[in-house]
Amino acid sequence: MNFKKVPLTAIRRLSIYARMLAGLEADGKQQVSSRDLGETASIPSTQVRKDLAYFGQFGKRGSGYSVKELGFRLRKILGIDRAWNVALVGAGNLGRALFSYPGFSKQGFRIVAVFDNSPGKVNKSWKGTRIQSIKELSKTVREKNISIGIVAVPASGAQEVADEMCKAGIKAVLNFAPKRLKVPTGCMQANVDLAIELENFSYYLSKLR
Amino acid sequence: MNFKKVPLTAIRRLSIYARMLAGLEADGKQQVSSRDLGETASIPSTQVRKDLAYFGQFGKRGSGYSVKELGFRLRKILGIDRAWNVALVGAGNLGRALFSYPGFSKQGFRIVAVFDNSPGKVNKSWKGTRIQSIKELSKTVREKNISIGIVAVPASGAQEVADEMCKAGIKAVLNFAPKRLKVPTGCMQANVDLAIELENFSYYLSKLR
DNA sequence: ATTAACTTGTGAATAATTTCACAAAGTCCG
DNA sequence: CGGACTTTGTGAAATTATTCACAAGTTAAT
Repeated sequence: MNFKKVPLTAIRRLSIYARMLAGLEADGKQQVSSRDLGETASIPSTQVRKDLAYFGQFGKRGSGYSVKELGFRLRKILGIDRAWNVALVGAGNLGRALFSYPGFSKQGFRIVAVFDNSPGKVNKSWKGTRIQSIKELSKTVREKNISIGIVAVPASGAQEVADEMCKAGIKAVLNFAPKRLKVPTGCMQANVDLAIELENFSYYLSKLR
Repeated sequence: MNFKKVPLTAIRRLSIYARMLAGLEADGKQQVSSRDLGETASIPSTQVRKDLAYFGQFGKRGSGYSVKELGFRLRKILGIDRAWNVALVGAGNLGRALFSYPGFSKQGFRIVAVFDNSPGKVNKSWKGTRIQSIKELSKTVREKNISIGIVAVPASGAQEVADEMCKAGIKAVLNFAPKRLKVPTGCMQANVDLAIELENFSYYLSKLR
């Protein structure tokens, strides 16, 4: 086992492997090689093995990895062998989509509270979850033991929401607003900027001609 | 100027700078330094300058960059100085959110066609855009000169949709399904896997205690 | 039992990316 | 004008990440 610092990119790939293993397990597959595991995502087998080696020796020479065993270990490493409570702020179109996105609950992320500050939305319900005023955020975070927050409000309000979240004790903020946020140390941040992917495309597309 | 291959990560940062410059321009700022540009995104000033140096010398020693000029150049480099027509496949919650996401149109990405295969959705309209059957994809891509496709269908149908898109002549596929796709060479692919960011969080959160 | 074919795990080599360090140029102010 | 201060652009160094190469364990077939 390798005790060096684990690259951030390796963690992301671990998620990919875990996803794939879940599929293989559903298909009833018993064994899988590092080659198979990397193939569909175009990750070289040696990269797969390196990534896994940061955490232990899970394979068996000659036959590969046990789908069940490796899946279990990866879920454990990634911390998705348990449920995480998530607060969603922003009950617009994007919030709605995230709320009903099946991929979250499938990995154990439960959106247990939804907030908005528009009077027209507060106290409405989504599938039994009442939309709360942002004023209630702090109390609810404590009561429901929420550790992750999702910011799905327009850029103009995003920083304010993030401030509230961190103050309330949320430890990780996933931000969908096209704006970088400042969060205090001790609070993690990740940004999903949907337009950036498209801009990447346009960069390469422009070069084609 | 540096003629080495431009790192993919540099292109992504260019988008961040461009976004920031648009904000500064709106605020009426005239000049900006590499330090200012990097600061809010925690990018070292030297990284900012390196990134820009791949494409030319845009600054002036002592005073920095002209907000207007650099913004213009970056938009040109990124290919967002023009409009791009985009096809969206999948008229569910996620599709709906992407369709009305203001960040796309703001950067010149216009969703000019929406497709779904559910009979209950086809021929309905979203703000004047008729939801079409997937069978019409190929024809519409040609007619409307569409070069980018967004896959917002469940994982089970994603590969099929991507195949159709590439066959129809779409050059870049943005995939939101939690599944890696195979696309032919000559077609670009990017994946936005919303759950991966959360899994990243849970990895670090699990280590906190 | 022997051989050929696989497959893992890992140190070493390579490649890619970021950061450092600093010369050169521009600004500001008395 | 002169000197202190900024700021860019860029080789060189350092760091980080990926790929190679291969020993060693495993499987399967004859």
